[in-house]
Amino acid sequence: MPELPEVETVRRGLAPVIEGRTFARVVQRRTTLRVPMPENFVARMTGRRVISIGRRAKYLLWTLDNGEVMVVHLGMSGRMSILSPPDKDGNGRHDHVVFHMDDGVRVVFTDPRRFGLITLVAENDLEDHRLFCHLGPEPLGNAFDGGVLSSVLRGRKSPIKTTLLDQKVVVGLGNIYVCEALFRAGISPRRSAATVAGKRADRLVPHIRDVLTEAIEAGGSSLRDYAGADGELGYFQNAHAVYGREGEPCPGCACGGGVQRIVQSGRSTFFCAARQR
DNA sequence: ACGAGAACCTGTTTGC
DNA sequence: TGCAAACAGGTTCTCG
Repeated sequence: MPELPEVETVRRGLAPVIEGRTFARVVQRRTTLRVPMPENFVARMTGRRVISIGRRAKYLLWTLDNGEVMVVHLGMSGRMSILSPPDKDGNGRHDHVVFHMDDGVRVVFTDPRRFGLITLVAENDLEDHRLFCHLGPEPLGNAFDGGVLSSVLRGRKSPIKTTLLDQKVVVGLGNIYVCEALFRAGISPRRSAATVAGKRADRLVPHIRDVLTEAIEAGGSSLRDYAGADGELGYFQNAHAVYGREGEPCPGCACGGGVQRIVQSGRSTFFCAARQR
């Protein structure tokens, strides 16, 4: 479910409410998500204060006052939501962890498919941790530009669509925003990655930045179960030019063929064959 | 070393 | 109506 804009939206919803608060009680209902939960998770969390909530790639990073970081990934169907008093109880079938803060605020981690994960990592070991050591640059950071992208794309024979989904190339993009960025850049998802290196990469980078930035401003894309931490739905799905729009006319293009859906590496790709070359 | 495909899960939609 | 297949925002492992 969540790509960078959705995770960032969750982070922005959580941070002002949670930063500075202490875990008064933690209720853990599952020992395993995508990977096993940390040993003694409840004991290690209880009494800790949250210094800050950050993000790297699609991971939420809760920095704690003991030098550890709670790492959260939402997988395909995960949510982290703040329950306000009259709200639901956090006892749903897929509510795996409930965090009770010292001011009465409750945060629930819900994930029907359990592709998400929660783990604890020492802050100093974060960069070298197996989850992080292979990650590419942040697409909205200074370390990402056409030259950097080109250097990774050169020598890659696979289609640009699947290459951009590889978090070693650049982080944060998922199926929606790859399709949207390639559409905006007029680049065919089937084109081999190596042929995008150079001028096409220079053209693509600003579109990646723009589509992610616009999506964050819109609170992300709410298709099925995604919502921000406050339960608000994003509305960027209304701005999707191609994703999920098979058969619809391609916006701003009189090609007549409309948006096509193909499958690449087992996942749907949406694009306009006339505009994207 | 690289890339395609499978696997991990549950829920919802689609098609016969 | 009913059941089976297809599909879903991600990551990681295996195999060729």
